[in-house]
Amino acid sequence: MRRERMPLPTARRLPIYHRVLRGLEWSGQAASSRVSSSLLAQLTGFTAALVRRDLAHLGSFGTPGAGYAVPELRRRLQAVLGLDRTWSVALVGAGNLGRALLGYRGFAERGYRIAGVFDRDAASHGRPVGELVVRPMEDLPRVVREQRIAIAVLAVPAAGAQDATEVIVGAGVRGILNFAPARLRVPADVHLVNVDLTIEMEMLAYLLTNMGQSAASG
Amino acid sequence: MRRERMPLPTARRLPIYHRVLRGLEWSGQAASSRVSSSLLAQLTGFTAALVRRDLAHLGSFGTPGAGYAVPELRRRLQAVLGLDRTWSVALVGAGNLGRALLGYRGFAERGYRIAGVFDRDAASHGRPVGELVVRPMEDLPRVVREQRIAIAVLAVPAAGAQDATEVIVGAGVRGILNFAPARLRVPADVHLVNVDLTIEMEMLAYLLTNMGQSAASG
DNA sequence: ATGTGTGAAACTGTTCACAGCA
DNA sequence: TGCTGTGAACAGTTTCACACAT
Repeated sequence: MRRERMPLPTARRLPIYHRVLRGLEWSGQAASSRVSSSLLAQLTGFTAALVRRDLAHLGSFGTPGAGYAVPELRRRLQAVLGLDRTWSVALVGAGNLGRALLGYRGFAERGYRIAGVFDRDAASHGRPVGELVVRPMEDLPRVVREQRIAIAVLAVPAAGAQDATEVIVGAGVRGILNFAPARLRVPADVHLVNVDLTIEMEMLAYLLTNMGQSAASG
Repeated sequence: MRRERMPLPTARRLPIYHRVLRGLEWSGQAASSRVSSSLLAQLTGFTAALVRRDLAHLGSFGTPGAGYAVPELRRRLQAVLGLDRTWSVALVGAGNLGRALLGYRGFAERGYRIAGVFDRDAASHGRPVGELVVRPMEDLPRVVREQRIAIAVLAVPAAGAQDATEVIVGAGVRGILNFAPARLRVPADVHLVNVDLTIEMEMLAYLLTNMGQSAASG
């Protein structure tokens, strides 16, 4: 079993394998109790060698000549990805994007429970969003403590993003999913994942402007 | 001036430099008419050497001893990123996420004009969203032609994503920004950028579960 | 003195190719 | 035979370090 640190690109692909395996299991007759690296390659768009290399990081699960056992592999991925627990999430920013994220089914389905919605703007306080109510930023530290919130989803305008980050980090949250188009400064022990819609869009415009052939990205 | 193809990671960073430079220009007194690679490094979170390597791909813009001229560099980035033209965009999927994207100011500010909203669901047809009205997928090819749409933003559930893609590609659109949690198959001449919210969230959960120290990603 | 541009080295991730197991 | 797991080759990026321009 691998004990070296897994490459980050590999970690990014694990959720994709997991999704594909769920699909196989769901549509799963007897025929799909095992998968080969080449079938996984076909379903994900990666190469077979890469699939084997990635899965080898999880330990030896494949049987030579037969492939990987679907349920076993899926369970292992689920465990590694922390998908068997429920994560409590704070949503910071109750604007357009924030409210859309709150309603996004994909999160709930994967065990992410939005346990509090916060906004700086006093006009929004008390307004109902989904089953929750928008609260002032000042309440965040207490709610984080009470609800054991581990992840914050940041969906505020760029101008207020760093301020909000200070509050989030100050409250002890160590994982931030940032949708604000801004480069945030966080301490080394805080994990930051940026999802920058404008960058992705500009990347696409760049590809269309400068590149004839495609080069899949993301 | 560089004539080799620019590395994709470099291309992803260009919008970030552009944003930082805009900030400098905006808050810009005389003092900020030039930037050094080390200041840009500080503002972006990259290393100074990387900044110089990236900017060298745009041609020789820096003056040794003095740094880079902010307005000149910003204009060059704007041109390379195709930001001085307006891009017409089709929004496919008028659900929660789609409507939030329609209202997202970041897109409009950067010259992305949503020229049509489409959805498979007949119940949504004719409903107003922003200044537009939801149309059936069948109208997409005609609107793409009439409005010279180059980019499609795909915000439909995973189950319908491939079908929608066929329509989009069939209509001649060669750039897709995909928000559906699905691996799309597209011809080689179509540029696909995936923004998968569930993958980013699971990535964060993985980092929190398995990694003590942070390693900035995105 | 300061800071760019860039060869060369270091590093990281992917692909190749095949030994070995079922 | 079919397919995994992996050493070795390869490819692509980033960092180092410094010659050189201002």
